[in-house]
Amino acid sequence: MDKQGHLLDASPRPLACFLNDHSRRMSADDPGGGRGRRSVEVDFFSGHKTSSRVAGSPEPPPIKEEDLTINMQLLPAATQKEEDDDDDRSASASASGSQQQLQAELGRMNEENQRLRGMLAQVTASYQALQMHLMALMQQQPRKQEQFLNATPIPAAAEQPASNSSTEVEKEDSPDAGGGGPSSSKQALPWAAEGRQLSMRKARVSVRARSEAPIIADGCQWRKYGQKMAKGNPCPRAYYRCTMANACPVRKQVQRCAEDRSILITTYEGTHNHPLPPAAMAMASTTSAAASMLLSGSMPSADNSFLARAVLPSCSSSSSMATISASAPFPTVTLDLTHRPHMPLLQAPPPPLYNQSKFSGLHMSSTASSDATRPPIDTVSAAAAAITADPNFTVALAAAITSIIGGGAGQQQHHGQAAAGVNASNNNNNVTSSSNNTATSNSTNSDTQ
DNA sequence: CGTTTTTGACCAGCGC
DNA sequence: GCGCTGGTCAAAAACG
Repeated sequence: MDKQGHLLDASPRPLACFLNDHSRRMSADDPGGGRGRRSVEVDFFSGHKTSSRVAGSPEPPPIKEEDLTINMQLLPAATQKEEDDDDDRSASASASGSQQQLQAELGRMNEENQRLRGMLAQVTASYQALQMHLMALMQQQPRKQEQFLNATPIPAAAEQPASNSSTEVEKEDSPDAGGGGPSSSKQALPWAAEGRQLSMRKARVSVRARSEAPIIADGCQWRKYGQKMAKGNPCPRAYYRCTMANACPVRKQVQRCAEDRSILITTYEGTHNHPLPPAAMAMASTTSAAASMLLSGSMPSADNSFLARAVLPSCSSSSSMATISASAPFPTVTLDLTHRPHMPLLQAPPPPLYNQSKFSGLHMSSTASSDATRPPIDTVSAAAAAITADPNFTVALAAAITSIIGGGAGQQQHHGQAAAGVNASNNNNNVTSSSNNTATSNSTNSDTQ
């Protein structure tokens, strides 16, 4: 336990914040109950919901980050107490021996703490360098993006995000500014400031996942602002807006598939303008990666296997799909998570997940071991994939962490740079390409757009 | 009482 | 121009 606190103390602050925030946000992400939005409380580490628990998962007492920290801080005091007990019942020789042992233990832990901090700093630095590199690459590719979208057989592809610079911004803005009237998000739209963000605003990432829950828990906080009956689908389409920041432009649409109502189609649009909790960052990173690749044209239209490997690395040879659509008005990436013949990790979360120290250690070591053989997005994407593949976020998180354990290099964004918080897939997504619109996968979402 | 959801109305874009 | 559809707004209702 002390080690848990010990390691957690060395972990980056966002993680700690997330531990506190996540359960709240997770519950808030469940509009399904409508008023019951706060009914689902999820414990991040124990991997079970307080209201409903995944069958077969162990049920350790919830571990709170504060507890861990406090325990860590109290460690010397506890040590002192043990010393007192020893004094009461034994000779000073044994007490001093015990004290020395404890001090040695403490020293070891401090040493490890320092080492982990060093690793964290190193990982953070390399991550930032990678992110900068990615940004630079993306900025260098507007032309390729144009070519990519023009190469698609969809006539509407002429509206490439690359070419929508400021004029597109205004065009995109106008509905918000004009039509509805006093929209809260129309002034100083953060995404309009930057071409890339604009692209992310224009790009959409649609996620198809089997879920009985009315919404996918993606780590962000959403507020429902509308619901419509969409043509060709008896199920209503719900509109959500990110409420984690005042003017966050990210929106999402949630609708059940007309053909198979067990499939939930979530379409994200926009870029968060605020820091995200790790879970949301993981998912946002996945969407961001998908959208970026679509918009940057970093992959040939005929071969989306790159997307498969980069966005859905753990599933590049399986049966799910990522459908690329450049159809008007928004290029859309559809991640189809509905094909998952087996989800062993989700069915049987590994016991180590519930070991806080192991989690932290893995978290750290995995990030520290972010060797060049794996892009940082791998683990994030794998995590997002697992997370979004299953409505039970915590169980899916187990799979995500397991993927980290499995050797993925974990990197997490510390700013809400990623595209719309999104989710991705399961453990066996694969990616296929399609240049048609997403009608096959989300016909009710982008069919008439 | 503050926040969120519901729901009817409004607006813009598009096709005919 | 008209109708259809998608997207958004905002007042009312519901909830905690």
